[in-house]
Amino acid sequence: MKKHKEILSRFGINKTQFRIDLLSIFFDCKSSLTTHEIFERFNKKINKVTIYRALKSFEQKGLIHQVPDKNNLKKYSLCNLDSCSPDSHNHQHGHFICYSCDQTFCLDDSTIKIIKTSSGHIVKNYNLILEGYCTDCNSSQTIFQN
Amino acid sequence: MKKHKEILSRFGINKTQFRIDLLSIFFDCKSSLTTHEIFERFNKKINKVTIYRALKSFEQKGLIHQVPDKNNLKKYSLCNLDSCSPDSHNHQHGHFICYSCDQTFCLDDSTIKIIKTSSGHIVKNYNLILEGYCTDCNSSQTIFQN
DNA sequence: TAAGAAAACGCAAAAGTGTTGCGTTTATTA
DNA sequence: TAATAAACGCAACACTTTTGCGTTTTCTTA
Repeated sequence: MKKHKEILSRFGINKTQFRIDLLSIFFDCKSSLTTHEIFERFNKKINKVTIYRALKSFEQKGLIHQVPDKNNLKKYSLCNLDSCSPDSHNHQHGHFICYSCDQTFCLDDSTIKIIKTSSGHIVKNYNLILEGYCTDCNSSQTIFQN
Repeated sequence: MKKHKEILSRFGINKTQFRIDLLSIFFDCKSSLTTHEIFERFNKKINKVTIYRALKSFEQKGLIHQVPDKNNLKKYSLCNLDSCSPDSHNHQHGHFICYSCDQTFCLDDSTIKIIKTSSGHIVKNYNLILEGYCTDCNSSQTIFQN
């Protein structure tokens, strides 16, 4: 896809077939992926080392970022490509992980508001993981208030 | 210490010397611990497998819980012993990871307020990871507002 | 408090995740 | 299109975590 090639160029990454496909997978999934999941999506036809190196490269160039995972695996999400670059990552969104179907959903900025931390720490970045039951697995609405 | 033995009993864990000492370490620790850090605190005199099994047991019984770590290692913190049990963990608080010293701090409920999710998902637990510079590494105050 | 049952332990081995070195292939550039 | 740089595959390695098994310790209860 032409769009993906342009993005790779813009972020200074060589346009190999694998990296075009990898970016495409991130666009399709719109959430986070483990190296294992990526390996599976390529039907194990690609070397794992290649995946690890591509992910490291994508991350350094500001295309994807790591997301903490429940099982402590390396997991990556597509960045907001307008606000991330090799110089700085800026992520202001959360993820929702379903207990039942294990899917990960992206939550856009407006769903979450973090009012303040009074801890005295200097916050440079944040990452929010919500866990529970997704809309499909439990079709009711909730307002979560702390 | 008598208090620690009582807690182990209450959570249905056998009171071996190692597990008493391990619980004691968690009480002493301000933030969270990796298996490696625990191994070090026992001067490498205890088998690593024993540590892994004790942590798994403590977690299942509701005594400790996993916290996210920058380097994707398993890291554990003491639970709020009044709200966690073998049946359910209730962690609605954030973690702060320091860029400088790599420590993970638990932020209690009052420091963070999540106003709402309008996503339609049912939120059972949440995990908020804040990244930046901790009080010790950069001794100034901050209010973080989104 | 002694005996049987259950849990915890140590050791060795293995599984899983991620990294490094190196020679080859592919893409970029000029 | 030739030289340079980046990406790739393979093999080996490092590290964290898990599993199997026989032994030791703790718990239960009679």
